[in-house]
Amino acid sequence: MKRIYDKTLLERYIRQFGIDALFESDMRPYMSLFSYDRGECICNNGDVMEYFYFNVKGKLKIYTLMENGKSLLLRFNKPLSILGEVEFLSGYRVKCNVDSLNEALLIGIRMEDIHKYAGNDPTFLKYVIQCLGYKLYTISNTTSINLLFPLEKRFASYMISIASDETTLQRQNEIKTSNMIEMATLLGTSYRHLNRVMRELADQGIISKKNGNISILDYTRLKEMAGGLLYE
Amino acid sequence: MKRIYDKTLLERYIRQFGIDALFESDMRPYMSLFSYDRGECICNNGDVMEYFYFNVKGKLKIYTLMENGKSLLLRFNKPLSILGEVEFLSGYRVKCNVDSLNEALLIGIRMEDIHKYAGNDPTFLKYVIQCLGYKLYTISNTTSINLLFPLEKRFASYMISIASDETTLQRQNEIKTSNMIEMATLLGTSYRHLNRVMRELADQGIISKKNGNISILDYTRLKEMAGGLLYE
DNA sequence: ACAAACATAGGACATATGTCCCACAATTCC
DNA sequence: GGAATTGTGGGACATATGTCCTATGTTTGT
Repeated sequence: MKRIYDKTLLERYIRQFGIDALFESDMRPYMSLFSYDRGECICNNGDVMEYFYFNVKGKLKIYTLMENGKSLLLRFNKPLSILGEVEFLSGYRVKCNVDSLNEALLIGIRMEDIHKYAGNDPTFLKYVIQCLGYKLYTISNTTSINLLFPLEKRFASYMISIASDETTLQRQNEIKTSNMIEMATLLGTSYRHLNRVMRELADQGIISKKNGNISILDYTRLKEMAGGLLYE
Repeated sequence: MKRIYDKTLLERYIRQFGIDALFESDMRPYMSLFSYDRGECICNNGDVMEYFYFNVKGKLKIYTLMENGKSLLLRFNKPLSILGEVEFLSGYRVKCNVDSLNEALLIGIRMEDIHKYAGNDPTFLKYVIQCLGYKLYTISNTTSINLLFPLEKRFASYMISIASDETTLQRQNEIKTSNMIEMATLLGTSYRHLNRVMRELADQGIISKKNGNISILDYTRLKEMAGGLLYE
Protein backbone atom coordinates (compact mmCIF):
# COMPACT_ATOMS: atom_id res chain seq x y z
CA MET A 1 0.00 0.00 0.00
CA LYS A 2 1.28 3.39 -1.00
CA ARG A 3 -0.27 6.73 -0.39
CA ILE A 4 -0.42 8.80 -3.53
CA TYR A 5 -0.11 12.53 -3.09
CA ASP A 6 -1.67 13.54 -6.35
CA LYS A 7 -4.56 15.94 -5.88
CA THR A 8 -5.31 16.05 -9.60
CA LEU A 9 -5.71 12.31 -9.84
CA LEU A 10 -7.84 12.25 -6.72
CA GLU A 11 -10.02 14.97 -8.15
CA ARG A 12 -10.38 13.07 -11.40
CA TYR A 13 -11.76 10.04 -9.63
CA ILE A 14 -14.07 12.12 -7.47
CA ARG A 15 -15.49 13.62 -10.65
CA GLN A 16 -15.62 10.37 -12.55
CA PHE A 17 -17.79 8.69 -9.94
CA GLY A 18 -19.54 11.73 -8.57
CA ILE A 19 -18.24 11.03 -5.11
CA ASP A 20 -18.72 14.61 -3.98
CA ALA A 21 -22.43 14.24 -4.67
CA LEU A 22 -22.62 11.48 -2.08
CA PHE A 23 -21.98 13.97 0.69
CA GLU A 24 -23.69 17.17 1.63
CA SER A 25 -20.50 18.82 2.72
CA ASP A 26 -17.14 18.83 1.00
CA MET A 27 -15.19 15.84 2.21
CA ARG A 28 -12.17 16.42 0.02
CA PRO A 29 -9.99 17.64 2.91
CA TYR A 30 -10.29 14.23 4.53
CA MET A 31 -9.68 12.10 1.49
CA SER A 32 -6.46 10.32 0.69
CA LEU A 33 -5.63 8.27 -2.35
CA PHE A 34 -4.04 4.87 -1.86
CA SER A 35 -2.69 2.43 -4.34
CA TYR A 36 -2.42 -1.31 -3.87
CA ASP A 37 -0.39 -3.72 -5.90
CA ARG A 38 -1.69 -6.82 -7.57
CA GLY A 39 -2.39 -9.44 -4.93
CA GLU A 40 -1.81 -7.06 -2.07
CA CYS A 41 -3.98 -7.46 0.94
CA ILE A 42 -6.18 -4.55 1.94
CA CYS A 43 -7.59 -5.94 5.12
CA ASN A 44 -7.82 -9.16 7.07
CA ASN A 45 -10.18 -10.85 9.42
CA GLY A 46 -9.76 -9.30 12.84
CA ASP A 47 -8.32 -6.00 11.69
CA VAL A 48 -9.60 -2.73 12.99
CA MET A 49 -10.72 -0.70 10.00
CA GLU A 50 -8.91 2.62 10.02
CA TYR A 51 -10.37 4.00 6.84
CA PHE A 52 -13.62 3.99 5.00
CA TYR A 53 -12.81 3.34 1.34
CA PHE A 54 -14.18 4.01 -2.07
CA ASN A 55 -12.85 1.62 -4.63
CA VAL A 56 -12.24 3.73 -7.71
CA LYS A 57 -9.98 1.48 -9.73
CA GLY A 58 -9.24 -2.22 -9.82
CA LYS A 59 -11.02 -5.35 -8.82
CA LEU A 60 -11.06 -6.49 -5.22
CA LYS A 61 -11.65 -9.98 -3.99
CA ILE A 62 -13.69 -10.34 -0.84
CA TYR A 63 -13.56 -13.68 0.85
CA THR A 64 -13.80 -15.45 4.15
CA LEU A 65 -11.17 -17.63 5.65
CA MET A 66 -12.28 -20.35 8.02
CA GLU A 67 -10.35 -21.86 10.86
CA ASN A 68 -9.75 -25.03 8.90
CA GLY A 69 -8.08 -23.09 6.14
CA LYS A 70 -10.95 -23.30 3.70
CA SER A 71 -11.96 -20.11 2.08
CA LEU A 72 -14.87 -18.90 0.07
CA LEU A 73 -15.14 -15.97 -2.21
CA LEU A 74 -18.06 -13.81 -1.23
CA ARG A 75 -17.95 -11.39 -4.11
CA PHE A 76 -15.84 -9.33 -6.38
CA ASN A 77 -15.88 -5.65 -5.85
CA LYS A 78 -15.52 -3.26 -8.76
CA PRO A 79 -15.66 0.53 -8.90
CA LEU A 80 -17.60 2.27 -7.67
CA SER A 81 -18.05 0.43 -4.45
CA ILE A 82 -17.34 0.95 -0.81
CA LEU A 83 -15.41 -0.84 1.91
CA GLY A 84 -15.81 -0.49 5.63
CA GLU A 85 -19.47 0.40 5.71
CA VAL A 86 -20.25 -2.41 8.12
CA GLU A 87 -17.51 -1.40 10.51
CA PHE A 88 -18.24 2.30 10.16
CA LEU A 89 -21.15 2.28 12.59
CA SER A 90 -20.72 -0.93 14.48
CA GLY A 91 -17.09 -0.51 15.34
CA TYR A 92 -16.80 -4.25 14.81
CA ARG A 93 -13.60 -5.67 13.62
CA VAL A 94 -13.30 -6.74 10.01
CA LYS A 95 -14.75 -10.19 9.30
CA CYS A 96 -13.58 -10.72 5.78
CA ASN A 97 -10.39 -10.63 3.87
CA VAL A 98 -9.95 -8.23 1.02
CA ASP A 99 -7.23 -8.52 -1.58
CA SER A 100 -6.53 -6.48 -4.62
CA LEU A 101 -6.54 -8.53 -7.82
CA ASN A 102 -4.73 -6.05 -9.99
CA GLU A 103 -3.43 -2.57 -9.37
CA ALA A 104 -6.13 -0.84 -7.38
CA LEU A 105 -6.81 2.69 -6.27
CA LEU A 106 -8.87 3.47 -3.23
CA ILE A 107 -9.98 6.75 -1.80
CA GLY A 108 -9.77 6.51 1.97
CA ILE A 109 -11.37 8.62 4.64
CA ARG A 110 -10.37 8.08 8.24
CA MET A 111 -13.11 6.48 10.30
CA GLU A 112 -12.93 9.35 12.80
CA ASP A 113 -13.39 11.87 10.03
CA ILE A 114 -16.26 10.10 8.38
CA HIS A 115 -17.92 9.78 11.73
CA LYS A 116 -17.38 13.39 12.53
CA TYR A 117 -18.25 14.96 9.21
CA ALA A 118 -20.61 12.49 7.54
CA GLY A 119 -21.98 10.52 10.46
CA ASN A 120 -25.21 12.45 10.32
CA ASP A 121 -25.28 13.23 6.65
CA PRO A 122 -28.52 11.74 5.28
CA THR A 123 -27.29 11.74 1.70
CA PHE A 124 -24.27 9.72 2.61
CA LEU A 125 -26.18 7.45 4.98
CA LYS A 126 -28.73 6.71 2.30
CA TYR A 127 -26.00 5.87 -0.13
CA VAL A 128 -24.51 3.46 2.37
CA ILE A 129 -27.91 1.84 2.85
CA GLN A 130 -28.27 1.37 -0.86
CA CYS A 131 -24.87 -0.25 -1.11
CA LEU A 132 -25.56 -2.51 1.81
CA GLY A 133 -28.96 -3.43 0.42
CA TYR A 134 -27.41 -4.29 -2.88
CA LYS A 135 -24.73 -6.40 -1.25
CA LEU A 136 -27.25 -8.18 0.92
CA TYR A 137 -29.40 -8.90 -2.06
CA THR A 138 -26.62 -10.22 -4.26
CA ILE A 139 -25.16 -12.38 -1.57
CA SER A 140 -28.55 -13.87 -0.74
CA ASN A 141 -29.07 -14.64 -4.37
CA THR A 142 -25.64 -16.15 -4.81
CA THR A 143 -26.00 -18.22 -1.67
CA SER A 144 -29.17 -19.85 -2.87
CA ILE A 145 -27.86 -20.46 -6.33
CA ASN A 146 -24.61 -21.90 -5.06
CA LEU A 147 -26.35 -24.34 -2.81
CA LEU A 148 -29.29 -25.33 -4.95
CA PHE A 149 -27.92 -25.86 -8.41
CA PRO A 150 -25.15 -27.96 -9.87
CA LEU A 151 -22.07 -26.32 -11.23
CA GLU A 152 -23.11 -26.89 -14.82
CA LYS A 153 -26.05 -24.55 -14.43
CA ARG A 154 -24.11 -22.05 -12.40
CA PHE A 155 -21.34 -21.98 -14.93
CA ALA A 156 -23.77 -21.55 -17.80
CA SER A 157 -25.53 -18.66 -16.13
CA TYR A 158 -22.24 -17.10 -15.13
CA MET A 159 -21.04 -17.28 -18.72
CA ILE A 160 -24.20 -15.71 -20.01
CA SER A 161 -24.09 -12.96 -17.47
CA ILE A 162 -20.54 -11.97 -18.26
CA ALA A 163 -20.96 -12.50 -21.99
CA SER A 164 -23.72 -9.95 -22.18
CA ASP A 165 -21.78 -6.89 -21.32
CA GLU A 166 -23.99 -4.10 -20.15
CA THR A 167 -21.60 -1.44 -21.40
CA THR A 168 -21.39 -2.50 -25.01
CA LEU A 169 -24.87 -4.01 -24.98
CA GLN A 170 -23.66 -6.58 -27.39
CA ARG A 171 -22.77 -10.12 -26.74
CA GLN A 172 -19.16 -11.10 -26.49
CA ASN A 173 -18.65 -14.61 -27.66
CA GLU A 174 -15.09 -14.73 -26.54
CA ILE A 175 -14.33 -14.37 -22.87
CA LYS A 176 -10.84 -13.91 -21.60
CA THR A 177 -10.45 -15.86 -18.44
CA SER A 178 -7.95 -14.00 -16.36
CA ASN A 179 -7.63 -16.95 -14.08
CA MET A 180 -9.40 -20.29 -13.84
CA ILE A 181 -8.74 -20.68 -10.16
CA GLU A 182 -10.34 -17.37 -9.46
CA MET A 183 -13.34 -18.35 -11.50
CA ALA A 184 -13.64 -21.61 -9.61
CA THR A 185 -13.64 -19.92 -6.23
CA LEU A 186 -16.11 -17.38 -7.46
CA LEU A 187 -18.43 -20.18 -8.44
CA GLY A 188 -17.91 -21.78 -5.07
CA THR A 189 -16.27 -24.92 -6.36
CA SER A 190 -12.87 -26.47 -6.82
CA TYR A 191 -10.67 -25.81 -9.78
CA ARG A 192 -10.74 -29.48 -10.57
CA HIS A 193 -14.46 -29.64 -10.81
CA LEU A 194 -14.83 -26.50 -12.88
CA ASN A 195 -12.36 -27.97 -15.29
CA ARG A 196 -14.32 -31.18 -15.52
CA VAL A 197 -17.60 -29.42 -16.19
CA MET A 198 -16.07 -27.13 -18.76
CA ARG A 199 -14.68 -30.07 -20.62
CA GLU A 200 -18.10 -31.68 -20.71
CA LEU A 201 -19.57 -28.53 -22.24
CA ALA A 202 -16.69 -28.41 -24.68
CA ASP A 203 -17.28 -32.04 -25.63
CA GLN A 204 -20.89 -31.19 -26.32
CA GLY A 205 -19.79 -28.39 -28.61
CA ILE A 206 -21.34 -25.66 -26.49
CA ILE A 207 -18.15 -23.84 -25.62
CA SER A 208 -14.54 -24.15 -26.63
CA LYS A 209 -11.36 -23.36 -24.80
CA LYS A 210 -8.49 -21.91 -26.76
CA ASN A 211 -5.31 -20.41 -25.38
CA GLY A 212 -6.92 -19.34 -22.18
CA ASN A 213 -10.08 -17.92 -23.69
CA ILE A 214 -13.52 -19.38 -23.62
CA SER A 215 -15.66 -19.10 -26.71
CA ILE A 216 -19.37 -19.63 -26.74
CA LEU A 217 -20.22 -21.81 -29.70
CA ASP A 218 -23.87 -22.45 -29.03
CA TYR A 219 -25.47 -19.60 -27.15
CA THR A 220 -28.94 -21.08 -27.35
CA ARG A 221 -28.02 -24.33 -25.71
CA LEU A 222 -25.95 -22.52 -23.09
CA LYS A 223 -28.92 -20.39 -22.19
CA GLU A 224 -31.12 -23.44 -22.08
CA MET A 225 -28.69 -25.03 -19.69
CA ALA A 226 -28.71 -22.02 -17.39
CA GLY A 227 -32.45 -22.48 -17.16
CA GLY A 228 -33.36 -19.00 -16.07
CA LEU A 229 -30.72 -18.69 -13.40
CA LEU A 230 -29.16 -15.29 -13.05
CA TYR A 231 -25.98 -14.33 -11.34
CA GLU A 232 -25.92 -10.66 -10.64
CA MET B 1 -52.64 -11.30 9.73
CA LYS B 2 -54.74 -9.25 12.08
CA ARG B 3 -54.36 -5.63 12.91
CA ILE B 4 -54.43 -5.10 16.64
CA TYR B 5 -55.93 -1.86 17.81
CA ASP B 6 -54.35 -1.83 21.22
CA LYS B 7 -52.44 1.36 21.85
CA THR B 8 -51.27 0.19 25.25
CA LEU B 9 -49.71 -2.95 23.87
CA LEU B 10 -48.10 -1.01 21.05
CA GLU B 11 -46.71 1.44 23.56
CA ARG B 12 -45.37 -1.39 25.68
CA TYR B 13 -43.35 -2.78 22.82
CA ILE B 14 -42.12 0.65 21.80
CA ARG B 15 -40.84 1.06 25.34
CA GLN B 16 -39.46 -2.44 25.64
CA PHE B 17 -37.23 -2.06 22.60
CA GLY B 18 -36.75 1.69 22.74
CA ILE B 19 -38.18 2.06 19.28
CA ASP B 20 -38.97 5.72 19.79
CA ALA B 21 -35.29 6.38 20.37
CA LEU B 22 -34.57 5.14 16.84
CA PHE B 23 -36.24 8.19 15.39
CA GLU B 24 -35.73 11.87 15.97
CA SER B 25 -39.38 12.67 15.61
CA ASP B 26 -42.33 10.88 17.10
CA MET B 27 -43.39 8.17 14.67
CA ARG B 28 -46.17 6.76 16.85
CA PRO B 29 -48.94 8.27 14.71
CA TYR B 30 -47.80 6.13 11.80
CA MET B 31 -47.35 2.86 13.62
CA SER B 32 -49.76 -0.05 13.53
CA LEU B 33 -49.51 -3.32 15.38
CA PHE B 34 -50.04 -6.55 13.47
CA SER B 35 -50.24 -10.10 14.68
CA TYR B 36 -49.43 -13.18 12.67
CA ASP B 37 -50.32 -16.76 13.46
CA ARG B 38 -47.91 -19.62 13.63
CA GLY B 39 -46.89 -20.55 10.11
CA GLU B 40 -48.52 -17.54 8.55
CA CYS B 41 -46.79 -15.87 5.65
CA ILE B 42 -45.72 -12.26 6.03
CA CYS B 43 -44.41 -11.59 2.60
CA ASN B 44 -43.49 -13.37 -0.60
CA ASN B 45 -41.04 -13.02 -3.42
CA GLY B 46 -42.28 -10.41 -5.83
CA ASP B 47 -44.49 -8.57 -3.38
CA VAL B 48 -44.36 -4.83 -3.11
CA MET B 49 -43.53 -4.02 0.47
CA GLU B 50 -46.26 -1.81 1.85
CA TYR B 51 -44.91 -1.54 5.34
CA PHE B 52 -41.62 -1.23 7.04
CA TYR B 53 -41.73 -3.58 10.03
CA PHE B 54 -40.19 -3.98 13.43
CA ASN B 55 -40.39 -7.52 14.66
CA VAL B 56 -41.18 -7.20 18.36
CA LYS B 57 -42.35 -10.70 19.17
CA GLY B 58 -41.90 -14.13 17.65
CA LYS B 59 -39.42 -15.74 15.37
CA LEU B 60 -39.55 -15.28 11.62
CA LYS B 61 -38.17 -17.57 9.00
CA ILE B 62 -36.59 -15.92 5.98
CA TYR B 63 -36.01 -18.03 2.92
CA THR B 64 -35.82 -17.94 -0.85
CA LEU B 65 -38.01 -19.84 -3.22
CA MET B 66 -36.75 -20.52 -6.69
CA GLU B 67 -38.85 -21.07 -9.79
CA ASN B 68 -38.19 -24.78 -9.77
CA GLY B 69 -39.67 -25.09 -6.31
CA LYS B 70 -36.39 -25.40 -4.47
CA SER B 71 -35.96 -23.24 -1.44
CA LEU B 72 -33.27 -22.32 1.03
CA LEU B 73 -33.31 -20.90 4.51
CA LEU B 74 -31.49 -17.60 4.64
CA ARG B 75 -31.91 -16.75 8.30
CA PHE B 76 -34.11 -16.54 11.30
CA ASN B 77 -35.20 -13.19 12.53
CA LYS B 78 -35.84 -12.46 16.20
CA PRO B 79 -36.84 -9.28 18.06
CA LEU B 80 -35.74 -6.64 17.75
CA SER B 81 -35.18 -6.72 14.05
CA ILE B 82 -36.49 -5.02 10.99
CA LEU B 83 -38.09 -6.05 7.72
CA GLY B 84 -38.24 -4.05 4.54
CA GLU B 85 -35.07 -2.06 4.95
CA VAL B 86 -33.72 -3.14 1.58
CA GLU B 87 -36.91 -2.19 -0.20
CA PHE B 88 -37.24 1.06 1.72
CA LEU B 89 -34.71 2.97 -0.36
CA SER B 90 -34.43 0.89 -3.47
CA GLY B 91 -38.12 0.46 -4.14
CA TYR B 92 -37.24 -3.06 -5.27
CA ARG B 93 -39.73 -5.81 -4.88
CA VAL B 94 -39.28 -8.32 -2.12
CA LYS B 95 -36.84 -11.09 -2.97
CA CYS B 96 -37.45 -13.40 -0.07
CA ASN B 97 -40.27 -15.14 1.65
CA VAL B 98 -40.96 -14.51 5.27
CA ASP B 99 -43.10 -16.75 7.46
CA SER B 100 -43.90 -16.54 11.11
CA LEU B 101 -42.79 -19.57 13.10
CA ASN B 102 -44.94 -18.93 16.14
CA GLU B 103 -47.30 -16.16 17.07
CA ALA B 104 -45.57 -12.97 16.03
CA LEU B 105 -46.16 -9.29 16.55
CA LEU B 106 -44.87 -6.68 14.16
CA ILE B 107 -45.03 -2.93 14.29
CA GLY B 108 -45.63 -1.65 10.78
CA ILE B 109 -45.08 1.80 9.34
CA ARG B 110 -46.30 2.50 5.82
CA MET B 111 -43.46 2.92 3.33
CA GLU B 112 -44.80 6.33 2.31
CA ASP B 113 -44.79 7.46 5.90
CA ILE B 114 -41.33 6.22 6.69
CA HIS B 115 -40.04 7.90 3.56
CA LYS B 116 -41.75 11.11 4.36
CA TYR B 117 -40.99 11.34 8.05
CA ALA B 118 -37.82 9.32 8.52
CA GLY B 119 -36.22 9.31 5.09
CA ASN B 120 -33.70 11.91 6.16
CA ASP B 121 -33.54 11.09 9.82
CA PRO B 122 -29.89 10.30 10.57
CA THR B 123 -30.70 8.42 13.76
CA PHE B 124 -33.02 6.10 11.92
CA LEU B 125 -30.75 5.77 8.90
CA LYS B 126 -27.86 4.83 11.14
CA TYR B 127 -29.96 2.21 12.83
CA VAL B 128 -30.87 0.75 9.45
CA ILE B 129 -27.22 0.64 8.51
CA GLN B 130 -26.42 -1.24 11.69
CA CYS B 131 -29.12 -3.79 11.01
CA LEU B 132 -28.06 -4.22 7.42
CA GLY B 133 -24.46 -4.59 8.48
CA TYR B 134 -25.41 -7.24 10.94
CA LYS B 135 -27.46 -9.10 8.38
CA LEU B 136 -24.72 -8.91 5.83
CA TYR B 137 -22.29 -10.25 8.34
CA THR B 138 -24.45 -13.18 9.42
CA ILE B 139 -25.40 -14.17 5.92
CA SER B 140 -21.79 -14.07 4.80
CA ASN B 141 -20.99 -16.37 7.64
CA THR B 142 -23.85 -18.72 6.88
CA THR B 143 -23.03 -18.76 3.19
CA SER B 144 -19.50 -19.86 3.78
CA ILE B 145 -20.46 -22.56 6.16
CA ASN B 146 -23.29 -23.76 3.99
CA LEU B 147 -20.97 -24.19 1.11
CA LEU B 148 -17.95 -25.44 2.96
CA PHE B 149 -19.51 -27.87 5.38
CA PRO B 150 -21.81 -30.84 5.00
CA LEU B 151 -25.44 -31.08 5.98
CA GLU B 152 -24.56 -32.60 9.31
CA LYS B 153 -23.26 -29.26 10.52
CA ARG B 154 -26.09 -27.29 9.05
CA PHE B 155 -28.59 -29.55 10.69
CA ALA B 156 -26.86 -29.30 14.03
CA SER B 157 -26.86 -25.54 13.99
CA TYR B 158 -30.45 -25.45 12.85
CA MET B 159 -31.43 -27.65 15.76
CA ILE B 160 -29.59 -25.50 18.25
CA SER B 161 -31.12 -22.36 16.88
CA ILE B 162 -34.70 -23.54 17.09
CA ALA B 163 -34.14 -25.27 20.41
CA SER B 164 -33.28 -22.03 22.16
CA ASP B 165 -36.58 -20.29 22.47
CA GLU B 166 -36.35 -16.57 22.98
CA THR B 167 -39.62 -16.23 24.86
CA THR B 168 -39.04 -18.79 27.57
CA LEU B 169 -35.28 -18.24 27.51
CA GLN B 170 -34.92 -21.87 28.28
CA ARG B 171 -33.85 -24.62 26.04
CA GLN B 172 -36.40 -26.97 24.62
CA ASN B 173 -34.98 -30.39 24.28
CA GLU B 174 -37.95 -31.71 22.43
CA ILE B 175 -38.71 -30.21 19.07
CA LYS B 176 -41.93 -30.91 17.28
CA THR B 177 -41.17 -31.22 13.64
CA SER B 178 -44.22 -29.96 11.85
CA ASN B 179 -42.93 -31.41 8.67
CA MET B 180 -39.70 -33.09 7.71
CA ILE B 181 -40.02 -32.19 4.07
CA GLU B 182 -40.25 -28.54 4.91
CA MET B 183 -37.23 -28.79 7.13
CA ALA B 184 -35.26 -30.45 4.35
CA THR B 185 -36.10 -27.74 1.83
CA LEU B 186 -35.18 -25.09 4.32
CA LEU B 187 -31.80 -26.62 4.78
CA GLY B 188 -31.41 -26.77 1.05
CA THR B 189 -31.29 -30.52 0.83
CA SER B 190 -33.50 -33.48 -0.03
CA TYR B 191 -35.75 -35.20 2.41
CA ARG B 192 -33.90 -38.38 1.82
CA HIS B 193 -30.58 -36.94 2.73
CA LEU B 194 -31.83 -35.14 5.79
CA ASN B 195 -33.26 -38.42 6.94
CA ARG B 196 -29.98 -40.17 6.40
CA VAL B 197 -28.02 -37.59 8.34
CA MET B 198 -30.53 -37.57 11.15
CA ARG B 199 -30.25 -41.30 11.47
CA GLU B 200 -26.50 -41.03 11.73
CA LEU B 201 -26.86 -38.54 14.58
CA ALA B 202 -29.42 -40.80 16.19
CA ASP B 203 -27.05 -43.76 15.89
CA GLN B 204 -24.41 -41.70 17.63
CA GLY B 205 -26.84 -40.97 20.46
CA ILE B 206 -26.89 -37.25 19.87
CA ILE B 207 -30.54 -36.95 19.02
CA SER B 208 -33.48 -39.30 19.02
CA LYS B 209 -36.59 -39.40 16.92
CA LYS B 210 -39.82 -40.42 18.56
CA ASN B 211 -43.33 -40.12 17.15
CA GLY B 212 -42.47 -37.18 14.99
CA ASN B 213 -40.51 -35.26 17.58
CA ILE B 214 -36.80 -34.79 17.74
CA SER B 215 -35.17 -34.89 21.14
CA ILE B 216 -31.73 -33.57 21.80
CA LEU B 217 -29.90 -36.12 23.89
CA ASP B 218 -26.45 -34.61 23.88
CA TYR B 219 -26.59 -30.87 23.54
CA THR B 220 -22.87 -30.45 24.00
CA ARG B 221 -21.92 -32.71 21.15
CA LEU B 222 -24.60 -31.22 18.97
CA LYS B 223 -23.22 -27.77 19.56
CA GLU B 224 -19.73 -29.04 18.90
CA MET B 225 -20.92 -30.44 15.61
CA ALA B 226 -22.45 -27.12 14.60
CA GLY B 227 -18.96 -25.71 14.99
CA GLY B 228 -19.84 -22.14 15.79
CA LEU B 229 -22.34 -21.71 13.01
CA LEU B 230 -25.46 -20.06 14.29
CA TYR B 231 -28.52 -19.30 12.25
CA GLU B 232 -29.18 -16.10 14.14
C1' DA C 1 19.15 -18.82 -20.33
C1' DC C 2 17.72 -21.31 -16.63
C1' DA C 3 15.33 -22.30 -12.48
C1' DA C 4 11.32 -21.37 -9.89
C1' DA C 5 6.71 -20.47 -9.63
C1' DC C 6 2.43 -20.82 -11.58
C1' DA C 7 -1.49 -22.15 -14.75
C1' DT C 8 -3.66 -25.71 -17.24
C1' DA C 9 -5.29 -30.43 -17.83
C1' DG C 10 -6.84 -34.49 -16.24
C1' DG C 11 -6.66 -39.64 -13.84
C1' DA C 12 -8.12 -42.20 -9.72
C1' DC C 13 -10.67 -42.47 -5.94
C1' DA C 14 -13.64 -40.93 -1.83
C1' DT C 15 -17.58 -38.59 -0.12
C1' DA C 16 -21.82 -35.85 -0.11
C1' DT C 17 -25.99 -35.66 -1.92
C1' DG C 18 -29.85 -36.65 -5.17
C1' DT C 19 -33.33 -39.75 -7.45
C1' DC C 20 -36.23 -43.51 -7.63
C1' DC C 21 -38.54 -46.75 -5.38
C1' DC C 22 -41.00 -49.51 -1.94
C1' DA C 23 -42.99 -50.55 2.70
C1' DC C 24 -45.44 -49.21 6.48
C1' DA C 25 -47.75 -46.21 9.88
C1' DA C 26 -50.77 -42.26 10.72
C1' DT C 27 -54.33 -39.32 9.33
C1' DT C 28 -58.20 -37.94 6.75
C1' DC C 29 -62.20 -38.75 3.89
C1' DC C 30 -66.32 -40.86 2.56
C1' DG D 1 -64.84 -49.27 8.88
C1' DG D 2 -62.34 -49.22 4.85
C1' DA D 3 -60.11 -46.53 1.23
C1' DA D 4 -57.24 -42.87 0.05
C1' DT D 5 -53.88 -39.72 1.14
C1' DT D 6 -49.88 -38.22 3.59
C1' DG D 7 -45.75 -38.64 6.44
C1' DT D 8 -41.88 -41.49 7.72
C1' DG D 9 -37.91 -44.68 7.04
C1' DG D 10 -34.75 -46.56 4.31
C1' DG D 11 -32.42 -49.68 0.20
C1' DA D 12 -30.11 -49.31 -4.22
C1' DC D 13 -28.03 -46.77 -7.30
C1' DA D 14 -26.63 -42.42 -9.90
C1' DT D 15 -24.60 -37.97 -9.89
C1' DA D 16 -22.12 -33.96 -8.19
C1' DT D 17 -18.24 -32.61 -6.12
C1' DG D 18 -13.91 -32.86 -3.48
C1' DT D 19 -9.06 -34.47 -2.63
C1' DC D 20 -4.81 -35.94 -4.04
C1' DC D 21 -1.62 -36.47 -7.40
C1' DT D 22 1.01 -36.13 -11.80
C1' DA D 23 2.38 -34.04 -16.07
C1' DT D 24 3.16 -30.42 -19.02
C1' DG D 25 3.20 -25.78 -20.83
C1' DT D 26 3.91 -20.69 -19.63
C1' DT D 27 5.40 -16.86 -17.23
C1' DT D 28 8.65 -14.59 -14.15
C1' DG D 29 12.70 -13.48 -11.69
C1' DT D 30 17.61 -13.29 -11.67
